[in-house]
Amino acid sequence: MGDPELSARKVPCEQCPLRCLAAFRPFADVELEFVKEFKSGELIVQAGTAVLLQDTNSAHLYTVLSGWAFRYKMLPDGRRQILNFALPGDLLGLQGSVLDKMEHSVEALTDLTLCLFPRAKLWELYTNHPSLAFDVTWLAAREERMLDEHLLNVGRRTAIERTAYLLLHLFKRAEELGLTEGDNMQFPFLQLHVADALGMSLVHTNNTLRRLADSKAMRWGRKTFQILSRERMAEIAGYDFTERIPRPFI
Amino acid sequence: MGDPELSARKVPCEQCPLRCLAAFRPFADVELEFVKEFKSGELIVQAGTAVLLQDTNSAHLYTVLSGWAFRYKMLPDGRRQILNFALPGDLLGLQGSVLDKMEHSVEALTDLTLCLFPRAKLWELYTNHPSLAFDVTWLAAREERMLDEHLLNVGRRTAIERTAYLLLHLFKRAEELGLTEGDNMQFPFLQLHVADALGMSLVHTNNTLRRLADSKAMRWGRKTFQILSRERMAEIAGYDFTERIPRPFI
DNA sequence: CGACTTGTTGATGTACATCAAGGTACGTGG
DNA sequence: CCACGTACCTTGATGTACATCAACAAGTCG
Repeated sequence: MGDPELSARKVPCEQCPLRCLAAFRPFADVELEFVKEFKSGELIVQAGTAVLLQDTNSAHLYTVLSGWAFRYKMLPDGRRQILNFALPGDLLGLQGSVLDKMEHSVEALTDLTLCLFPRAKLWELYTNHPSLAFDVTWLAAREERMLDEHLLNVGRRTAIERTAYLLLHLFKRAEELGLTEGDNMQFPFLQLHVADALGMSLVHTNNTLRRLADSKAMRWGRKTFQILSRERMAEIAGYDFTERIPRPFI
Repeated sequence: MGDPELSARKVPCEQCPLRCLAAFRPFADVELEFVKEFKSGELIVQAGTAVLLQDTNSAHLYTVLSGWAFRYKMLPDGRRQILNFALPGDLLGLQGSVLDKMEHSVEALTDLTLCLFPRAKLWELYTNHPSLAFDVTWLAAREERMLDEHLLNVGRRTAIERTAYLLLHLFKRAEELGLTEGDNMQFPFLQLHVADALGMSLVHTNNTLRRLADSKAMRWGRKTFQILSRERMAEIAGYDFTERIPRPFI
């Protein structure tokens, strides 16, 4: 697990591979100009490395350019709760930039590339580019909505419902970003990650995944994941097959 | 349970009883001016009444002027998860204003007074008052932080830990707003609310509260709550006795 | 090759939910 | 004043969904 590495290389924002995706809103020229100037570099981290640590405050705000990460909190005795997963386009470190301190940690799930934005210039974004400021709020509200859903999941759904819900949710997010191939995808998670996200033990997670596989709703292989029947998954999860919101910002 | 009632009366923002509390940041004159103009009225709702409903989109953004409310989500079969509690100074309906739809509901726990802000003018706030826009983001980040904590609570703590944590958390929030008297406070919750917030059954919540009372950490009476030993509560909860962040906005 | 990581399975224990009944306070109408 | 209903809390009996413990299997990886 190497240390985070600061990259001299910097993908110019005009060529950002994310902006052309349907999930992101188009940028005005002045916005693009500012963001390009706002972005101070890139951070490349290996899978398994900590990006941000509980109780520290970072000088930067990040967006995920490529790869997967997850936010989590730990109790002194080692119990861990994964709060959510970050995919390309997601904001990381907002709490640290807006509040004083971060009260959660972030770890790279795969090799990860982050765009770096100095928090000192965040204020300039708010004063000069209200549309971008609104996007930041939009992202925060969207993340809160996902947290709401996750909390309902952990608090009130049964093990198999939760598991189906989480897997379906992650698959759909990956799909929006073009990270899937039909019903298959590269799956960076270990069963331990699923367990810690759902507030379950590893063993019980294993049993539950097996039950899902037995019911022919999905398949879980080493680092790959396949949905066999979305309907079945959705039915088990109690998933609302609804909206798809367009996405702004990097 | 009456319908929400729109009030002709409108507390002028200069005399807002919240602004003088230590927990809120001071306003510049222009900010005060704008907020006063932004505020379009007040909504008075009785305890037990729904303020916002899942899957609807409201034309307004709200702040709590007085009283308690809670956000929650329900599953089709009636299981309910309380997401968090709103006290004076909290923002409600941001998701509905920024995203398209609300995916949670809000109910008044006590009689409640809300300040109303038309979402149509939110954009004006972002363009003309970046400091206030930043405050909105600040509030969103703070709420996310509380949700993180709540998720850790429900996912990874035991029943007694969760319960102690929630009660201590609520007590401290009330204390910051001057809603307590020493170690006592008026407590608007039923045990059912605690159960639904913690993802536990009513019966088990009752047992757990009894255990907390037996250990002389707190007392729970009809609509009142008393902390007998903060240390004991904090110890059981695994609570971090730390910071207190100053509060901006209304 | 062993050492380690990840997944799998079974045996056992326990923290929780569910079911059922009753208790206390407080209201309402007679 | 009492009889009655309702809302909320309390307690016990029983069941189950989960955690914990322990062992092993199957891939990596040095």
